[in-house]
Amino acid sequence: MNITPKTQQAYSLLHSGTLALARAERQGIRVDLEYTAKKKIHLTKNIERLERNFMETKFYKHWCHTVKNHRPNIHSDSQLGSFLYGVKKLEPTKQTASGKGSTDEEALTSLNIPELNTLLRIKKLKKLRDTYLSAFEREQVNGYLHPFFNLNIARTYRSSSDKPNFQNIPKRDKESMKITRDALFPRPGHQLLAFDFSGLEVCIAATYHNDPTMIKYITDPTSDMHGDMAAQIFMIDDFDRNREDHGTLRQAAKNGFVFPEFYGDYFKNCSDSLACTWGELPHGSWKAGQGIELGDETLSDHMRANGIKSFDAFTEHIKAIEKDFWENRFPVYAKWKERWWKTYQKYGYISMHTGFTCSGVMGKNDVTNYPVQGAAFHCLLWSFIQADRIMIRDKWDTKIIGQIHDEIVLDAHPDEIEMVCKTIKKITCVDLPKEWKWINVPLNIDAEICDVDSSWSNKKKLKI
DNA sequence: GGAACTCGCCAC
DNA sequence: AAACGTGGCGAGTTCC
Repeated sequence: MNITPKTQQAYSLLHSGTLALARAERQGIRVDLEYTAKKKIHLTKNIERLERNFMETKFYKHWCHTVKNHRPNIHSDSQLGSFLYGVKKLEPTKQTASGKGSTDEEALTSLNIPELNTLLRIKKLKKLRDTYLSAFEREQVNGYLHPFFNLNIARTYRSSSDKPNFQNIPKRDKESMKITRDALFPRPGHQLLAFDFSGLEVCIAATYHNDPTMIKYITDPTSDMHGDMAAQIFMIDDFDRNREDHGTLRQAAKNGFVFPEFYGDYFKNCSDSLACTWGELPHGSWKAGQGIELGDETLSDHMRANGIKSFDAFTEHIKAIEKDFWENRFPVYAKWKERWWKTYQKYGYISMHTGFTCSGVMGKNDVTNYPVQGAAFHCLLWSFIQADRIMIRDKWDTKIIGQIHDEIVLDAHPDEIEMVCKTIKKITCVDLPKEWKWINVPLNIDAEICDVDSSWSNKKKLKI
């Protein structure tokens, strides 16, 4: 696989992008070293306590007696795997890529062994301490982190980030988010401020395939693609995304079906993720009172009442929905996928809207994913460059400090917030589509802001 | 003693 | 017919 900037614009985007990103790298983000030191001690105490508890269990003693060729190590997944699936002869619910029994969170949880929950808790706390807080301490210079943003790594010509990676700091899990983001601050007297494109990859995909149903979903603010899919998947007539339980199902539909399908996944994986991970329902037959809460019933009650009484029946249901999804809901999108695969097979390359050419050995999914992922990031990068230029020209006290694929992060002066919002909004929603005529759908951004002098964990929605 | 590999998990 | 895209990074393990 090989992508080259084919046009002058493509080259200059990377050239200017590198310079703008370098300014953000030099600016950096403040890190609270007193906090990281204290929190690491706190985490270590908890980890050690859990380890002591675990090592007193019969489960662990059995492990120690049966481990071969190694010193017993509770942090070794390969020892754990041999013990569970080799010694105790448990049936793995999941395999790794190389065919061994999996020891990831889902696999361990499904075994219903209380000791394993302790182990999972230890793993989580160690990850927070060793991957995030320790890295912040290691990489800081005079109390500031300077994460790198690379444009020469990702095969799609997206960016990557390292030392430390600024693009994978926990967000979804509340506890992990708080522990890690409480270490990160703006300069004294400033506020962290971020803007992200809403549904950018979906919008950019639409600029390639022009599926009318998708364009309607993007253009009509009263429509809701993920809500519609949730209603279909979970068979709900009166779907209301503002109801808390329906909101959860909408999240499930979005992350367990819609996005995986767009990336090229298929119904078997989707039904597994929807039922087990999102719905908390088991393989096999479904009994009353199982799964996540849904008003005054549970998901299994609700699905059983609608004739879906087992995991296998649910999989068949998802299979039918997948067929409907591509054949009836988004047929133009589906045809585009086929057409692009044919084009690649015939000519050996495909072109991105942003002037890059992808060639070399690619799979079917790559051919449709790369141009979308790449061009979506290029929208952010172009906006980043313009914002950087204006920031310098107008001598902003506010500084750009980083970027997360479809999001730009700033360290802002309180007096400049309104002006910065206006500027970013104009660049992203007006200037960008004017510059790149192939953007034939409206783009929107959302903003989040933290209070003055407070950490990245307390961000709130900001109306712009 | 370090390179390369596997596995797991964080982000979009 | 086949079957999830892009990254970074830590820990354990294996190989040289």
